[in-house]
Amino acid sequence: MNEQLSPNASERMKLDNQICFAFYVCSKEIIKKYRPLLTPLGLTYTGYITMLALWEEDNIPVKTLGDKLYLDSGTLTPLLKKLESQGFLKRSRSDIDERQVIVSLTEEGRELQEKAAAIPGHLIDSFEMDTEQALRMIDTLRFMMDKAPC
Amino acid sequence: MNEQLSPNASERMKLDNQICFAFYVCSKEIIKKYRPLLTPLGLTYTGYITMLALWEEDNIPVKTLGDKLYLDSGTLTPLLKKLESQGFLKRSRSDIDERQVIVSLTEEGRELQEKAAAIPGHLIDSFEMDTEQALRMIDTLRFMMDKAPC
DNA sequence: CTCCATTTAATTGTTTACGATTTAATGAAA
DNA sequence: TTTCATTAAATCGTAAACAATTAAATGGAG
Repeated sequence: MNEQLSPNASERMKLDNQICFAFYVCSKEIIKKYRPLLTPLGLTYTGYITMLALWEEDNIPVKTLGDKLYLDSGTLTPLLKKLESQGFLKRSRSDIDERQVIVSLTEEGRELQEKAAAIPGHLIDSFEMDTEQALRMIDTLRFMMDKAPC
Repeated sequence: MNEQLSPNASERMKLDNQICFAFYVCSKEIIKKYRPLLTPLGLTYTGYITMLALWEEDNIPVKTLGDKLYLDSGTLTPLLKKLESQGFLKRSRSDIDERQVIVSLTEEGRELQEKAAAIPGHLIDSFEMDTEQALRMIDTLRFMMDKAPC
């Protein structure tokens, strides 16, 4: 039995597990560091990245936003409703294509960007990572994100 | 205003955001790749890493397990109850210290390890990453995990 | 024009995760 | 020995996230 497995298959599996687990933990721990900075603004981490995306580009359909954030409507719809109830954005059916719901910032949502800019979230510092290291890390991460089935 | 921010503070913040978001996405996408392999075994990803930890070391209190997995009792208790109901493990109060609940594998739980060994989860392959690259990645990730406030 | 496949959001149900609190047990200090 | 701080697990409430399904709108093939 197990003859069909290549000799270092179990070794690679161990690597897989380690990499996956390490990603999983790092992701959670980083988000945990953001939390105390975001809560005063009334944002969760998911709300924060949603606002980041909107500050970059406004008046986009839910689908486009989901593609940017790697999230589907099942996650976005309730989140956007909440952000809307907080007054940060507006959801409105597109006139051109009534299947689409267009997300646009309110004045309050735009103002939030300035407050968010003050978030001293220097993760790289807190992880004692130098910029060089951080840049290389991002390269590898982006590479992996591209390979992911989006 | 913003005079108190160092000149490249906003640049670092951008890096922070990118790194954090990339971790968040990669973690989710990797776990998504595991899902179809784990579901047939009756495991979720969190259940899987729990079993991985137990296959390494058995008969440990919930707290110790939580330290290894970076999870607290709020997450572990319901998960362990489910794994227990599936027959993979047993939960029992320690005789020495009755605050502790000891988690131990059942025969079925041990048998599951063999089935799990057949999981062809070669993430590294699917991400077209060479072993060298993977090892360097793990080093950086471990470094970050150590810095995390566990 | 009609029919049908596709697309977009929304909805439903389940799992995950954390913070905060609660309860019980332990151990140390007075 | 009594009291109190600490620790362990459980519980509660809330937010996240995905899979699967549904409903409505669109656009293309015939």
